Amino acid sequence: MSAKSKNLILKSGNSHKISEATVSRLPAYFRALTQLAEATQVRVSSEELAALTGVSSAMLRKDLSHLGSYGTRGVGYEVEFLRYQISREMGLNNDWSVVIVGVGNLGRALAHYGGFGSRGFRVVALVDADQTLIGTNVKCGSEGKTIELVVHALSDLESVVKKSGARLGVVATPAEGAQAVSDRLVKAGIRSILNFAPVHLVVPNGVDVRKVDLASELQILAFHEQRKAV
Amino acid sequence: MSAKSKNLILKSGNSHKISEATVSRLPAYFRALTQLAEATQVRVSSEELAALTGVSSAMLRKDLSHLGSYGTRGVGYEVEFLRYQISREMGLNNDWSVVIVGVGNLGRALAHYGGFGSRGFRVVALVDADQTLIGTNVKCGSEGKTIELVVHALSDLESVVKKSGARLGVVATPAEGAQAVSDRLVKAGIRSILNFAPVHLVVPNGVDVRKVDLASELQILAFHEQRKAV
DNA sequence: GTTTGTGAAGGCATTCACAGCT
DNA sequence: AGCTGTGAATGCCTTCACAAAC
Repeated sequence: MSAKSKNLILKSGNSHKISEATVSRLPAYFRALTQLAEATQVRVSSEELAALTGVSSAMLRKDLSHLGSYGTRGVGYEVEFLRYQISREMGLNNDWSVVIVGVGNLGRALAHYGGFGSRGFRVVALVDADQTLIGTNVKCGSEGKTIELVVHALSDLESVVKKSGARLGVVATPAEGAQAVSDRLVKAGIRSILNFAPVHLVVPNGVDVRKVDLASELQILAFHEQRKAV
Repeated sequence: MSAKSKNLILKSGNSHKISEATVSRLPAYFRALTQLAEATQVRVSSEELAALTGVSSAMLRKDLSHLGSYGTRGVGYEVEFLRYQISREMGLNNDWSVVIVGVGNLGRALAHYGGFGSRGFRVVALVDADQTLIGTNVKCGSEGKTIELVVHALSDLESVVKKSGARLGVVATPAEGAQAVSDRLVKAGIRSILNFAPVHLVVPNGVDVRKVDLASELQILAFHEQRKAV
């Protein structure tokens, strides 16, 4: 996808550990590079890309150095080439199918969320326990392709996961049901869960959980805000 | 609020730094303690509370030791007392007023979100740029008290912030408008911002921003998921 | 001259392991 | 005997600073 015939080091055994801290920043780099590419900018320095993503230039360079030596000294990085390398490293070329459990306000917001579809994530199934929701249609995706998905019954969770081929599960249920939902997602073969319920999910080894806790974020802000008052 | 006449060390100059890592875990401890209190459990060990929140018992004890010496050796912690100390430390006794900018799916989901109201956060104002939304009513809060809020025009942002007395701002706009919204929130006096837009916000010193990036979370999961495939 | 890539240094967070209370 | 609180040790992440490459 890019530039001069740069030495295509597709080192297949590319599994020397990338630290978790670095992984957590790659999406931000990827997004900034996408913006730059859309603005048809060809090259970018570590300084500039760092400013766009809110990290120091030294940290950015160290992060990127873990992926490979994709820059040119004295020049910078080529936007398209670096963007492609990051997308490859993060598996954004694959299409990732997502099942959302819990179609309340949050679940629905996630289903509509444009940021997913545009980055290789596709919501392929919706599940809820509420009898009045089951069987209804919900719009998924935003810009361009919006499809409608039927809300499936919680009791069909396992078969829905298997039929849809989802590999990523989103838990957007109330706290009470979250652990049970998680257990069943795991039983159905899901090994990566994004949890919005305000509880700590216990899962077997080999299963990843990331937690997003909206109220906690506000609490952390409030803590600092409180300290600011003179 | 609690138990025996424990020596009430209300050390007013209680500003010896608590590390950011510890602060980020306090909300989880608080939530677990709330659950235990509702289940009328009186005491809890570091081991048990740690299991509920997904940290090691040693880390939990070190975290709590930064707040003070609120446990009893050989016994454990008293649930209500510890809960109160954490809530005080985090400023959850105050009422925190929140303004949400961007009343799309996500903004609306946040407005409805029950977890806010129940922890001292109150959504007091909604702002959006969309002419078709301005002037309409949106339900806020969930269990029990749901109120309706009028959506205000983006051009009224500053006056809305000042009238409502909001100290916390939530940016739930598309990426394009987020920086401008942030600038205006800061100008209106807001010094703590929760940002859901997928951009890095640049703010003056003294202003805190926390970022929640839904697509990034999925990308991070996908990264690990990719590595699992045998 | 400019900017990357990277050892080395420094700082921060977590775990260990046990002294100190109850 | 049991559990907390905490110095010491470990490990991880970030920053520094400069050699290497253009």
